[in-house]
Amino acid sequence: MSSSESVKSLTELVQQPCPPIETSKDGKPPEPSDPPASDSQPATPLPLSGHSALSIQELVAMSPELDTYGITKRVKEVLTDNNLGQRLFGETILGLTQGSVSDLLARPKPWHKLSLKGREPFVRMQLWLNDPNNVEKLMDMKRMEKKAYMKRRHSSVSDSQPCEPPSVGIDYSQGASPQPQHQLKKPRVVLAPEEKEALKRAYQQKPYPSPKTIEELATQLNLKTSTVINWFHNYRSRIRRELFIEEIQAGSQGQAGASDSPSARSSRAAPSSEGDSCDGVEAAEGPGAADAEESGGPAAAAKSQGGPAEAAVAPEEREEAPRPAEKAQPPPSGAPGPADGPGPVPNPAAAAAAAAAAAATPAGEDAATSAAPPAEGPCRARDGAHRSSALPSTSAPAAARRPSSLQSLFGLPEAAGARDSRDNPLRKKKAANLNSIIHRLEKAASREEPIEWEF
DNA sequence: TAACAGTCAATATC
DNA sequence: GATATTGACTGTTA
Repeated sequence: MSSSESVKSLTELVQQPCPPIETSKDGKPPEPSDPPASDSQPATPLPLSGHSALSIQELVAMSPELDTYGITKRVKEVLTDNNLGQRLFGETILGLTQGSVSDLLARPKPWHKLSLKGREPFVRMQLWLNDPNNVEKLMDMKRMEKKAYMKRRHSSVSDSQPCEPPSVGIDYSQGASPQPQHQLKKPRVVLAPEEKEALKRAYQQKPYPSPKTIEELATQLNLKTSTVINWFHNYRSRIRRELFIEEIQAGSQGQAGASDSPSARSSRAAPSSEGDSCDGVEAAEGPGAADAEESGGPAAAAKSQGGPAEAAVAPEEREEAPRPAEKAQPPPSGAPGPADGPGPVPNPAAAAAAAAAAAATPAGEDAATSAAPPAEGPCRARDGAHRSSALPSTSAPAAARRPSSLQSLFGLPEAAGARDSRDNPLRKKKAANLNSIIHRLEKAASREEPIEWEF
């Protein structure tokens, strides 16, 4: 299918009022009237069902760069203005649970940091925003749900079926297997504040602790190693997301102020530098950073904490994770350095745990580490570069090729693409390079004569 | 294979 | 009751 064709059908799709969001109460997403053409992906609830053969995945792939922050902002507005809940929205429109929706709305990742799958909810949101009847439909859903609930409640009261779980409306329990035993469920681990504190301290010293360190931490805190591992994974990724938000917010503020305040600068640079500052040198180190603790851990931290964010750092996080910003602005009298800092003093075990983490650090990597952060940012850029280059075809180039049509399709006057190219000279350069490559390819194709490539 | 992205779902908080 | 937080899990990636 030619791109113009698909765009056309997409446009129609988006413009036509969404088919009734048949959120079947059984929790199963409404099956598209015609099965998604040969799409291996499992069907997900999609208010677009019933449209052409285009699956959400295709839409995502064709989508221009979306302003995830702006989208979530608008969605939040619409939801609150109309008193619509996240649960309803999530289950009906996105096919996600309430918690995921909350998280997504509160901390959207920038488009270029998202995998195809991660982009999906944003495309859905955008489409939903574009649907003139979006609120109405959701309201209807709400009413229906309420009705069903009342009905059920009424009947269960009269029938006195005691064991009926009060799950409202949707039972989207996977499969219909009669819950064998809720006893089988593992109780949720809840970390005590001191444990968290200890882990944070350990993180400050070594964002990528070695198995040995993890083991020690787990022992000292009396946790399972898997818990400690999970905690580090979660913490790293959540801190990273916090940073994105900070950057975005700083960016939007900075824009107002126009000039070159550090924050404005950094935020402007951020998205682009994600890709660029790493080009070359840093990139070479790449993933090795994962082991970086062995070779000077902080680098690893920087990798994920991200350099470019410099000025845009959450105050809270600022004291928690080592990051470049601190380098630029050395804390007065070593303040933030958690390890040495006057922060809350964890309980002995926790303190010991943190100490253990520190101790496990190879030579010279002491608490100062956190005060002398790491190797900077480029790394985060690495990540960004990485991903953005992994998926560019879906964003920049695609948009470049048919910007207007796709953007109008998604109704995106403010699509981030424009901002990006404006912000990022390097990206421009790359785009230019790409264009030139394409141009030469085209030429080659038409001429069929050998060409000397130099990229 | 480790790190990660994305998500669920239990729990906490408002 | 709605929303936010967070430990755990699954699948993907390099």
